[in-house]
Amino acid sequence: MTESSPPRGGSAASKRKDARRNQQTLLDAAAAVFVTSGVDAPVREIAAKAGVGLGTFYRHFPTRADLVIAVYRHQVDTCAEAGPALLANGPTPFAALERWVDHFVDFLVTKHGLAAAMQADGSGFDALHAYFIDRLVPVCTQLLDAAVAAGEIRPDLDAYHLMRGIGNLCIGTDSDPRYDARPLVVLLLAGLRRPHRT
Amino acid sequence: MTESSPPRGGSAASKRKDARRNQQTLLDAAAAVFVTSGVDAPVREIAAKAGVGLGTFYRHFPTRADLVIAVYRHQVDTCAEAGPALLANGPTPFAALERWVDHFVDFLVTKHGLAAAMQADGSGFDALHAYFIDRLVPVCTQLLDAAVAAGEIRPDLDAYHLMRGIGNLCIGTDSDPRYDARPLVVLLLAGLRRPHRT
DNA sequence: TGCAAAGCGGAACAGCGTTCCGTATCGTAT
DNA sequence: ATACGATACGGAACGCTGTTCCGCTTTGCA
Repeated sequence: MTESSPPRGGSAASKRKDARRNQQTLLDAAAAVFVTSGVDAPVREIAAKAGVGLGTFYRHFPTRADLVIAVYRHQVDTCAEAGPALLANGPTPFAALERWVDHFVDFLVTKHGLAAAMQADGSGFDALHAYFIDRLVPVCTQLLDAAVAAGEIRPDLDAYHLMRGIGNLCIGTDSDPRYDARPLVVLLLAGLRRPHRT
Repeated sequence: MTESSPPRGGSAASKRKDARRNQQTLLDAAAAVFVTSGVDAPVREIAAKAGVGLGTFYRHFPTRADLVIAVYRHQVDTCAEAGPALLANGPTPFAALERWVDHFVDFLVTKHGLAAAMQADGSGFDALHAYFIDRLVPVCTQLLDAAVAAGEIRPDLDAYHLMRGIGNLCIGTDSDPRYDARPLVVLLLAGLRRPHRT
């Protein structure tokens, strides 16, 4: 799982100048549109905002998921890298896990429709799901294992299910103002705690 | 029999014979298609299976949500009615809540895509979401209150959030075989438990 | 400057939910 | 039995998606 699947072969400078420029324009436009219209924004809207045609869009990002991944790759990587750091600095592994999960929820909740898109079936977003899982499950596993080793939580749950559950809980936070995923995520983690030893 | 003055009052038998027949055919076809293709099955597929045109479909069910509600109304009502019964027969309110939630999860998990459709935004499924909430939140509130009164759980969470969280956790159970929502739901409820008093 | 090769734009295709209206059927009054 | 108005039907058509395809333009090198 070293390399997932970048849109094009070499990422750096193996293309024509205008091609690279358009790709960047597209990324910027997508980032802007995602904020206002969510990640489900029509491809045409993004292409229009970038001032390019549909052909250009699809050449750079064969599937919508590739675009979303490209837009958020940096933030996902940052989130992944925060795991070990929190583990090193946190008072306890469980506290580190709590904070890391909080970061993750923050990320999901601020990206309209991202959580939903990640779990959506057959919408061509499978690659997005896979990317998140590949990148974050190992980190989550590390945090979970440490907390288990410290005797803070039960070993019942694997990282995949935890990530998946958190992601699911974050669905719809943007469309329904009265729904707040955070308390539920807290509860989920609380349910994981090992009953205090006697 | 006993229906001789149609122009008045009743909602049921005031239509033409073929209309009622087609409505039932549509319901049967939908129920069958939902099992195989999920609740997101194309309207055309359902209409074709029922052997009727699209116009007929939309006259009977102005929106897709109306169809889904009509198909599952009975089961939702059954679920709602099970609440008080479980509360009366269960050893403790929390046990009743657990069982009731289990029934609810069973229901959601066996209907492909139902959980996802319920939370889907702007897909015309809002009415579906509203129906579930209207029907089940009161029951859940009753169970929750009883458990709180019995000192079994913390009063942190309102029924809407719990229902919503459970519904969200059930999303994607059908499309991903390795994902199982049940343990997560159990964990969520476990997180609700009041720490044992001294 | 010339000229492949690489890239671009947008028309076109397929599939969706939904609307609309000419036509067929039903129920009844004659 | 027939005629006729109300009711319901079927499916073409519209608008919106994602995606593909191909004639034309731009680029970068000789």
